[in-house]
Amino acid sequence: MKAIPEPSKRRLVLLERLLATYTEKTITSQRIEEIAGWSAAVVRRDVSQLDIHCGASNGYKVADLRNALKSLLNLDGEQHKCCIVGLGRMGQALLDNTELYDTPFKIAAGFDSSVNRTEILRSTFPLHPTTMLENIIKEEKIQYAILTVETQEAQPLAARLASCGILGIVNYTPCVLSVPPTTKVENVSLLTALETLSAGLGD
Amino acid sequence: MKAIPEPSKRRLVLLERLLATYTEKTITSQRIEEIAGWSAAVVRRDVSQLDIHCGASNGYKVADLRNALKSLLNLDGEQHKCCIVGLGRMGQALLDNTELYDTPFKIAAGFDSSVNRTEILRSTFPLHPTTMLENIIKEEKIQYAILTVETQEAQPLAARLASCGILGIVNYTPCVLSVPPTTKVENVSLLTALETLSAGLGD
DNA sequence: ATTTGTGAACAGTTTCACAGCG
DNA sequence: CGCTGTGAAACTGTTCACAAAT
Repeated sequence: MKAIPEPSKRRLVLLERLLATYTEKTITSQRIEEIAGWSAAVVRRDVSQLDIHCGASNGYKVADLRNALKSLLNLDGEQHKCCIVGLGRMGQALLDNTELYDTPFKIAAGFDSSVNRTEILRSTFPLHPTTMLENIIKEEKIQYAILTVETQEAQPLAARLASCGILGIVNYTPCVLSVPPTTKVENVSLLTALETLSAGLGD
Repeated sequence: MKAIPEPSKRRLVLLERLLATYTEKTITSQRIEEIAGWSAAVVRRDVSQLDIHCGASNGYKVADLRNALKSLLNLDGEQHKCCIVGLGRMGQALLDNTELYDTPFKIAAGFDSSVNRTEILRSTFPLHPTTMLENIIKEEKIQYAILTVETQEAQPLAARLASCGILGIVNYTPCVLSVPPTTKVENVSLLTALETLSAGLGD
């Protein structure tokens, strides 16, 4: 089984999201093209790489397809622990955000350099001063970090996160983070997103 | 001058971000490789497509390179007006976010279906009930929308935004939005980002 | 001397068109 | 018989290697 190309995987992530709210029992590549905008040929090539043969003449069985996607995307094993680094307005907005309810991702800790904030804020998981970052991440086996700090703190913290073995960083800052290739970065800052749109990109 | 490939443009957006905080006067393709992780060959090919010849033997002149990037990315003309749709916790966090200060993007309006919220919240730009969406967007010539509503409202609002001519949507919801190809979408939800990282993607 | 810019080779991705399957 | 799955072709993007530039 050959490795799945990167552009395929990005679409498969979105396909999993799409199926999460799809109510019919089956779905055709043509229908996916109408919803998501990728050509039916691309959809069939993407799905065929999952090596499930869960559909012909009636389209794919949604349940089987979604299971195969979850398996490919590592969403069917145990929970993935995450932490929020930076508890300013953006970090606080994510504190009690329900988006991760019923997903394999769980926020297990929050960090901020202001002890004032870590003591005053209330959340369902413990908040710690940033000095504890390395200890807690290793102890709790945290795999992903959500970076919502001020721009000047972003690169130093990214470096610390990478060196304690974090697999991926969701980067809410507009900075380009410099980390070893073992740590993946997903850039989701408002400014970066707007610049991307302004360049005529996005689907 | 041929069209610039999509993967190149995505890197050029990040290169612009990188240069925004770069303090030396010149930068080499080799240095960019060290920081951003793209190969020096890819960097040279990307930059050569800008048709500025702003460097040899000492690397690129940072000022010239950044100006060319801004021009390519449409960041040097007039201001781009944006609106926030959905003033829940995430929308409120973006209300007085300083990230767009000193950029060509300006938030010109906020919308929420709860009149309670649009009347109580304070911000530097006017807040309106969602019923006013189409009117205000046309009146104010708003080009981009930041979508921070509850998941069940996401698709209907995306369709309304697309049909009143919005060029791009920054999608903070985990839904796959179905819009005509004239409206671009940039997906920045926490869940989508975490799934992408879990699939082993990102830089 | 060092680094860009670029043809040419290579690698990856998408599209086409249709055989094969339920 | 409509729809998937897939070779083969077409296209897009990356790497190599070196001539040109300063």
